[in-house]
Amino acid sequence: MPSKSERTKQFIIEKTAPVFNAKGYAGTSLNDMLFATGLTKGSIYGNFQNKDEVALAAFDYNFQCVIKHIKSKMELHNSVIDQLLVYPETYRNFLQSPILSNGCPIVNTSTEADDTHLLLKNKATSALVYWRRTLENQIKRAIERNEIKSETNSSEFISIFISLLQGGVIQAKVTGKTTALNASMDFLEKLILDLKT
Amino acid sequence: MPSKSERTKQFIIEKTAPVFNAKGYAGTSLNDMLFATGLTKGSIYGNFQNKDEVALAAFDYNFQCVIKHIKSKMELHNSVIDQLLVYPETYRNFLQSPILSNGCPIVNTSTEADDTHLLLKNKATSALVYWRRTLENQIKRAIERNEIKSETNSSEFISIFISLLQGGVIQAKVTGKTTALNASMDFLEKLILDLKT
DNA sequence: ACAAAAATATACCGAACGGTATATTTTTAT
DNA sequence: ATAAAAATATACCGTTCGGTATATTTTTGT
Repeated sequence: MPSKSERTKQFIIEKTAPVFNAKGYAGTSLNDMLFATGLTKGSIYGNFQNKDEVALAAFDYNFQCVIKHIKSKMELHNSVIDQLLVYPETYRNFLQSPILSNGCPIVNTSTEADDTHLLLKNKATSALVYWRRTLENQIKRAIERNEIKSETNSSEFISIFISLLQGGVIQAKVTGKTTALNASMDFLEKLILDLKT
Repeated sequence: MPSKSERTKQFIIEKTAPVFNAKGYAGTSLNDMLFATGLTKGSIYGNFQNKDEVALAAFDYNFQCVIKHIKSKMELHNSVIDQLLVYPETYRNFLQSPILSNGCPIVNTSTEADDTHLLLKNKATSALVYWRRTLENQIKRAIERNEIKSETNSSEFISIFISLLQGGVIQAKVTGKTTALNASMDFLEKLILDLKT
């Protein structure tokens, strides 16, 4: 069993992470964190050095949440095409999903932290790099397996792939409606199916 | 000649608008505003009721800046296709443009204000609606003129159009590189050219 | 040029901010 | 069970926050 401090540390991260994702770093106050956890300052500052450290841990947690959620759905499929289709399928209903409804942590964090909080910005950058690399590996593997056209420019495809996802999510968040998101996801599905050999 | 107060009011908006776009609403303090303008609290609060009012005016200003910038480039072209191509052409170099380099005001504002500042969120929403309507009108006009395929689903196209732009811009901001943005813009250009009759 | 009015600067306010020192409680190992 | 250690609560700190009352300066209309 993990130590008490490890457990409450995790507890603090889990409870504050959604708040950070929704309100942003500057928009989340220490009081917000106390309210979200039900703990006191002593407890939080006993486990973390400062607000920054919690925010950084919260970002990692939020990102991992999304990753795990997608991965668990992907494992139900064998072909890479079907695995890639998990993204548009998942994000279509992202407004309903408690994990995703506050938007992509990368988008949320990077837009705010771009000019204000270097450490957070760096986290968002490496998260995006990680995401790209994951997709790149999947596609390369599928090309080797002859599942996807060998002439596929994976880097270009990934850029468009991510643009459609992030652009669609933003439009859904701004309008509160899923029309533009669904149109983007329909289109993305076609692009994915076009990769087939 | 406009009155003194009208001039300083405009001056305050122009000077604080870039700061609000870069740092966000919660991230921009009154001191930031004083520093950006070189004025004092008395001067700002003599012309605006509160920080909110400046932020809302700053958003309008930022949005209008982008609109005007795009429109002025569009007026150099006659065909709608060429006019639509202004977007990818412009956003390709957005990191260099002082007007655009801090990102789309709609994206910046909506991601932050979504759960924190209703008035700002509404502004972002109507800005996006306005943008869609402008594009819709352009496409419909082009269809009537037989410049664009009549079977074009303009609503779908616009959703994808905006997704690629916003998604591309976000990736450029996060990574600091234009690779993904350029790939998205290349693709968008192809989509625009595909509209041709 | 001058008085009235408007705009701006100064000095201050209470509240909330992030953070800390210390007291108290709760774990933990013996 | 108990003492040492660790975790948590309490009370407090200086600073910055957004905002205001008032004094002073600058426009403005005559």
